[in-house]
Amino acid sequence: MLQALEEKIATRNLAPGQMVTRMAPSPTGFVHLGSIYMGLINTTLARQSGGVCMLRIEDTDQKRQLDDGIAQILTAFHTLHIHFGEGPVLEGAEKGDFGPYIQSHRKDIYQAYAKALIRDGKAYPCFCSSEELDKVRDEQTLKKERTGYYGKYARCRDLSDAEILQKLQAGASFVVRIRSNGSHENRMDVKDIIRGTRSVPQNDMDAIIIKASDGLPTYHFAHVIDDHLMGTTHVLRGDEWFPSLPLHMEMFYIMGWKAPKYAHLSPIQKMDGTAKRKLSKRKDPEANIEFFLEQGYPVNAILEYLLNLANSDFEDWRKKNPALPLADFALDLKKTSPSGALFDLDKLNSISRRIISEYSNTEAYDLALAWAERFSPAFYPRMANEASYIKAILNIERENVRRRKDITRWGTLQDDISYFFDDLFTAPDLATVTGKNPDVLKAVLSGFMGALEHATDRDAWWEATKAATDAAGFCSDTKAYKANPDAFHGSIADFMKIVRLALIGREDSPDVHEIMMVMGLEKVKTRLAKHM
RNA sequence: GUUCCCUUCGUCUAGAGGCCUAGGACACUACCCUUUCACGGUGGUGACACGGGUUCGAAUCCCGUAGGGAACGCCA
Repeated sequence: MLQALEEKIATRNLAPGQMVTRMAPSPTGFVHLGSIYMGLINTTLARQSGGVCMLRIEDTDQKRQLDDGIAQILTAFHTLHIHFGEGPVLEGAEKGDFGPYIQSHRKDIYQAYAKALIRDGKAYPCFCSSEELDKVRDEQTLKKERTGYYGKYARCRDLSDAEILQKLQAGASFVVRIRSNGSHENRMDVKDIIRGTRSVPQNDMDAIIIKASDGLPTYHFAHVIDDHLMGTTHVLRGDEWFPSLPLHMEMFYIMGWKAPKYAHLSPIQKMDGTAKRKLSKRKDPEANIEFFLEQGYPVNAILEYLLNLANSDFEDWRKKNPALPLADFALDLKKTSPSGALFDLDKLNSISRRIISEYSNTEAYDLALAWAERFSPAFYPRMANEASYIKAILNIERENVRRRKDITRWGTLQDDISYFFDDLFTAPDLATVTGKNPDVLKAVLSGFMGALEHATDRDAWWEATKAATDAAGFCSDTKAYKANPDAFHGSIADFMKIVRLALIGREDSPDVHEIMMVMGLEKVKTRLAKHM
């Protein structure tokens, strides 16, 4: 069996430079922003090199599994437009010739290798209980020694065959440990694509490779077996694995296999008080990719932000190539920083605003509708039933040369445009809000109302509105106003602010003429009349 | 305790001994444009963690120190 598996690797038939990468999440909960980041990088690099990226489910810790863990992973990556060439596609089905891609389905493979290692004296059964190991660890800590199973602490390492047989016959439970030949006194070089060549002490830990509790492998063993049998050329993983590199190198050596190339990426961090720390699955809602989807950030905004974290020259590229798809950006691990980046919501917001501003009217509507369908039961019926009205609203100043950038995410859209709907609109008390004399307010609104008869011709309307401005004692010429502000009730800007308040209840908005055209003159007149 | 990694504006970073009186982006800010806001334009504030060396010359190389992070699990 083993030989057939090993011979199969050659069928990948890789051309020089083609990368086989893998994304290897554990189905233990929601999908983390960091997983999306890793997935993006792994799939991008594979695609760019003409290789393939696999999805491998690392479910060797049966205690922490979630029933729908795999489904969550598949859904999240699919939603984020991250696609794998091999791996599980549905519960029970998978694509690719190097599977199974779910580690719990590979138990026989790991056990077969473990047996071969024991037979060759490269691994051995260890009968130490967790309690005994804990005790040893406490002792080591007390004596300020390195903790772990090495040297004289590796008590089962040199058990005789007779002793082993005796314990086995007594029904003792055991784990399988790899027999390390390294010494902590000797140093070795390890290579990392991002960090370069580093000198570290050799591994001397007799790490567990097969657990007693369920017969499944530990991460270390599964990594070595799977990445060899699946033909992985590049292992890109979190930098928490960097310290395990000597162990992994030694395990590849013991197996007689060539190790893949490694790159260790720093995790995305956040500020907690004055300290930086990793985004935490438990403490930080924004660690969950769903959080961003629910907030209504477009998928492309999330991906662009992540790409920017991976290679900060991404934004230069984007500036030069505003219309190219993300996939055209040439990602380069050599440009990835070894230090961990702080998550920056301001930056995400800025990217998201730009991306939303670049959508065509239809795209914007479709995306907003899809968001509402999933996340806003209250807003969705309106989005669906009043499609043409909402499209018109979204289209205001959209196809201008200078596009509006006032929508940051779909989550705030309903509030952004609420004044277009009578049931969501509350008329303010103008006198209170503006502090102006009621007679002045009346003059403003009736003047504005009068100009409305030219509303279908934008230029004529604006001329009439300027005339109304002057008639109401405001000043339509900004320069003249600035030269002598005391001579007027205010400038045309102040005049229009009063109009805006009456019309939409806010001082700020897109172009008033466009709003009126979308809203319809009936509604405009009704709203103005309320204040007169 | 042992071992490893990291350290340039508030944030992400450019920077491979002279091109650096340190560049860009986000944020902040001033002015301009403008019927408001947003956009856009032009500026501004703002950083090489510290100390020693090497060198004619150091953000860049070396050595220390400090700060932050990680690993040392029958978790990944």
